[in-house]
Amino acid sequence: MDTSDLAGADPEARPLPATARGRRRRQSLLDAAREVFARDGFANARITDIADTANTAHGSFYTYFASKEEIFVALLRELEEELRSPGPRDVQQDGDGSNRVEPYEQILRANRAYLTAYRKNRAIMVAWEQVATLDAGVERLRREASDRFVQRIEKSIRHWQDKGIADPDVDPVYAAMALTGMVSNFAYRWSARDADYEVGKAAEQLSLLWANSLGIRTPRGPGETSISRGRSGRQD
Amino acid sequence: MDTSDLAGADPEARPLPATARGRRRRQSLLDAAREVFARDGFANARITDIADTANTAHGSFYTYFASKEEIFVALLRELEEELRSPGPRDVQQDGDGSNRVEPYEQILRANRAYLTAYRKNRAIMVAWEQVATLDAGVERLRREASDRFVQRIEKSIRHWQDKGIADPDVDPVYAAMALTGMVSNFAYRWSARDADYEVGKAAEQLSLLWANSLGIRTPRGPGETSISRGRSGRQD
Amino acid sequence: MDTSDLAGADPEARPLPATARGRRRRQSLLDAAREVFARDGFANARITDIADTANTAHGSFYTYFASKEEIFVALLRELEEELRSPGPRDVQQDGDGSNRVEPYEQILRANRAYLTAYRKNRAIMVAWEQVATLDAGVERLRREASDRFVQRIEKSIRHWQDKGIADPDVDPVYAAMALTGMVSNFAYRWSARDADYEVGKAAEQLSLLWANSLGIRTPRGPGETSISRGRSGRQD
Amino acid sequence: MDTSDLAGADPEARPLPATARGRRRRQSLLDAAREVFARDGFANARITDIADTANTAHGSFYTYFASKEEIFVALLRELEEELRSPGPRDVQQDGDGSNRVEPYEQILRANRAYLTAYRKNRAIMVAWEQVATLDAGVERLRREASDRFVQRIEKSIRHWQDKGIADPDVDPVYAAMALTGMVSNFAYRWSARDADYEVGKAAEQLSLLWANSLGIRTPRGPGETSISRGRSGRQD
DNA sequence: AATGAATGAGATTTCATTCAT
DNA sequence: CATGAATGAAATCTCATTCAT
Repeated sequence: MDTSDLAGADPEARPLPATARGRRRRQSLLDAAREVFARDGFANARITDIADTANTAHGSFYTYFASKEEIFVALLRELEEELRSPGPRDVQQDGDGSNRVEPYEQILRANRAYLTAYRKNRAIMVAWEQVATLDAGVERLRREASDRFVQRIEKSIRHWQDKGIADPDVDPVYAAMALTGMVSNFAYRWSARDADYEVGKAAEQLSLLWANSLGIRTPRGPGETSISRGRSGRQD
Repeated sequence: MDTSDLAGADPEARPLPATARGRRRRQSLLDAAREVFARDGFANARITDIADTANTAHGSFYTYFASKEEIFVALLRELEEELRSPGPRDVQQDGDGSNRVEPYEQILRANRAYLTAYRKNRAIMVAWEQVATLDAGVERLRREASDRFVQRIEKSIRHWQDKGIADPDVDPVYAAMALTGMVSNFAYRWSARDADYEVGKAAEQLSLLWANSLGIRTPRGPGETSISRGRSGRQD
Repeated sequence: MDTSDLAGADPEARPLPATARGRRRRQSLLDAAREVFARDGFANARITDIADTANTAHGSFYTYFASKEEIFVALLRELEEELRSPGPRDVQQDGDGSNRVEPYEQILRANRAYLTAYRKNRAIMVAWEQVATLDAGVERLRREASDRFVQRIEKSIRHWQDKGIADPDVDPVYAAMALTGMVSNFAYRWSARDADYEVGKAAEQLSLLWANSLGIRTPRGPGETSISRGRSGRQD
Repeated sequence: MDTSDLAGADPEARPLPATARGRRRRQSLLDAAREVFARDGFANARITDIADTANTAHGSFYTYFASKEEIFVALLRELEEELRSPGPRDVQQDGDGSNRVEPYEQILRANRAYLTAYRKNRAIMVAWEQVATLDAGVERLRREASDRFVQRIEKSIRHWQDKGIADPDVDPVYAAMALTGMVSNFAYRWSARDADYEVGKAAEQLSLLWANSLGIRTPRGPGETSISRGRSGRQD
């Protein structure tokens, strides 16, 4: 079986079941799949287990999904909302400065949201990475999700550069990919090891690195002692 | 088959073959494995193919390796030199300032070396990621390699902070993981897409981000206009 | 699985097993297949049964054959000698009349040989008809075998017409197909029903019809009373 | 599933649906079955496809037919009129010679009718051959149809022999089977290959062979040059 | 009746690993 | 040791038929 590109074929081509019972059954298979994939990973998940977990004859699986890949993609689509990389979508156009969200604040929120979402679905996210190495369709899905995110960040960086609050030496394309990768890889590695996962601290540190790397001002108390300023000779 | 921890068992336990012929055959299997893993990925590689590629009977494979995982690990060990995360190993303790390498320069060299090495072995590196999700031993190997690297970076950061040339607000542990992850993820994603891979530019940009994020001075022409300095109102 | 054209792909591409043991095993699988196909027909034959009959692990089947179709084709090739439609291959060029075989005699021999061979392998022959409706490759095999035979007959008919001993109104192409079909269909239908199969009588009658249809002289005792001559009023 | 004798069980046992709607639905299933069997052959036809083609729920199929075999048999019965082997049913008892149809003419008409009917339903006819090898009931149906035909021909041959216009050496039983087989096999093989199908010429040639084989006079112009006569040196 | 979902027996196929020669 | 055949545990997938709604 060549499963290298099933995921991309006709996304959403398969119509939902006609009856409520069918839709319920489909849903229970999806729920079961989420559980099994999270527990066993994609490669070790067996269709039989998914069907069993859904209390379904294993033939019924094929009423709704053609393959393990297909249900996995369906699962990812179901997760789309959560998975949709939560970029700084709340960037506000400043006109008056009153209501304006500081860039650092935007970054922090986005990173915190991302880490939180990743953490919540960590098992599936890890499986996603895994499947992306096996199935071209899933890889494409991942790349597309990633690209959308990267482009949003890229646009933000340009915006900040135009406003003179980000280092103009930074190439927005490279930076967007590097910084989003920094966060997602961090999330991945922290998930992989069962290390303590202190979202707040992680989000803060990642955001600090992110902001610093772009030369964006980070909040520090008055009389701040940041090297980045300190080293620049200044000092009040 | 439970392959979850074969790789780690008895690292290096198996002695090299006694005869020259045996060593040659073992080597040809390793070469074949490198080719097959690179072409097919780990999951799709078949021992049959490796043996065939090495012009060896299938049964002979087991004379030298106990499993697909074992030969993969052997392959990784073989690659150790190249794979050894090329961190700033040439960090020099400065005493006199004459011979001293600037931190940014160290970072740049390390990143360029890493990207180059990754690129050269990209297929195996991707397979490594893949296997790490399947086999605990390989995962451990990866984590250990990664940890060694991370610790080296962590130490460097502390060193720079102690010398007052890096932002003290940055947590070295988080930063080391985030920044190494940034680079390796960047390398991974650029490998995944067949995009042009301009190592020089990538290394520069990554190093710029890296240095900025730590508040380390980056080389710019005199009268430099960098926001990061500009914004600090300064200047020497 | 689309099995519609496996048989034709690379005839004889698969090399024979390297060892004597392997060749023995392959042969025992072929023998088992012959038995199973004969007993159950192609559609109902299971690979498991073939392997069991050959006292082999059922996975071993796949060491030698990729599918049920492939072993069937191998079986047909093995039967080629017997199956090779035994046309009037012993047609002798007459020079002196002494040694010459009468056309009717040639026809009779050929038909008797064909009926005998068909009867001996009747179960496989019936399976062949069956598979030919399912698999394009087998159908091609059958058509080719048939065509070779038809062409030989066609040539004979032309030869007889040229010598003035066969009805010139008969179209050799149509006649060759019709008459070979008459014999093979007769054989098939007699095999299908478990009717008594008196080869001698059948061969005689078929040959009589065959010869008559071409206007070829058939042997009858002196003072013969055959209508066919009688009606013609004659005779020398 | 043992399908070996479903077809023959209770022929016509199942009454037609009581309501007009039911009869319509049954008919649409039959039409769909004809299409699907013709396209996919019996073995590859799926009940699902038949139901889909008839725009019917799968479950409804079983309201009207118990199995694939049953609908196939029903289809054959529906075709009975066309399929009814179009023998020389218009054989006329000659008393006066006025209205009489020449034997050759009868044969020609029958063959032309048969070839035409076969051609029109060739796909189903081929499927019939296929199913006959799989299902005893269908095989019986086929044999019965065939037998009826053969017996009619046998009777004709005896009749002609009695009247002295057919070769008495020919055994009517063998000849009837051989000659009907000749025609049906010819039809089958011409259908299998997509060769040009010139019904007129084929019917003529088959009839010529048929008549010749029985020693029946074929129409030729006066001063005819046919070998069959020519060679007899004759004539009255 | 009609619908379409549910069922599960059954067949194929893969391939890592073992073993006889 | 080399060889390549043997093994069989798994896993997937099909689809005729049954059943709940």
